[in-house]
Amino acid sequence: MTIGQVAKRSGLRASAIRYYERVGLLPKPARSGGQRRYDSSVLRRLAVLERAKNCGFTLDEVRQLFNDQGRPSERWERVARKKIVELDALMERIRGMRELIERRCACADFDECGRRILVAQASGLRGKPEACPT
Amino acid sequence: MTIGQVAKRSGLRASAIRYYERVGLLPKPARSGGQRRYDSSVLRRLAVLERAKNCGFTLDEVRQLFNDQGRPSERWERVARKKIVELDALMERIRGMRELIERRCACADFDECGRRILVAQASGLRGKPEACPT
DNA sequence: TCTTGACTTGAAGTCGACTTCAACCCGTAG
DNA sequence: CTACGGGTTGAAGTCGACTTCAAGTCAAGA
Repeated sequence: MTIGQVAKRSGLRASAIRYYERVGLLPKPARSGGQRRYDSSVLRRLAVLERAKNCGFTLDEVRQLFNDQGRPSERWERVARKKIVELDALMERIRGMRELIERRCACADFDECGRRILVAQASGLRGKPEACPT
Repeated sequence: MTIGQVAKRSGLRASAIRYYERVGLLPKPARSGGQRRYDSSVLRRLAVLERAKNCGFTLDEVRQLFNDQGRPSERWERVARKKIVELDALMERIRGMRELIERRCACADFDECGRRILVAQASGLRGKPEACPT
């Protein structure tokens, strides 16, 4: 397959496939007349890559998955455990944002809001005071 | 106050304060000998800005909050509603990632994983098959 | 006077994951 | 022969929210 055909079959752009090769996520393919020629294994590799991205892994983490030492399942386990911790922290942050957004105040303007926020911070109230969201 | 003092009291870097001014989030302050001189209202404005950032708003959204038409509470309401939808979508995506990560397979290597992923995609199984995570 | 420290500016750099661009090459169909 | 639709490369651009840098200004203290 040429790169264009791989692109079509994988749903990726050719530029992305070249990029993955550059950063060491894909092995360098054979060439024919200067052009890349792929066998079907690249499609499986790209499928795993996509799956990993859908799991929230960065390309750097995917590289560890593909290229590090040890059994594949061990590598996956290590990277996955770390990622789950990250995702949980992220969820927590987002939950916090939602909570913060949903608080309402009766401030006339943003200056008053600012004043209340500063007062709340100064008094160290960390609970759920009637601090200004706006 | 000089910019350095505002930085110290707000916990921000002077460079960030200058940046906020450049992008229209802070009004241009008075000058004395070429230097910016702030009154305390800037601290309240920065407090609101920080709060908004903690709510997940982009600087662009904060600008709408500060500079758009209508009552402050209306502006807040409009931007907040949009953001909540975004945050909920983000939560959903993260939940999906977690779920995907926690699936396990018995594949010998990533090539086998790729094959299974492709088969699962081809058969259009969208449920929760024994598709390979690794 | 000289130094120090804080400030000034515009331009450029950072991070991640790509995309876009310009300029070129290659094989085939008409 | 030439046009066309691929492919190739390295360099630069994109997005957001800043930071960093170089070179210069300013006021106060020794």
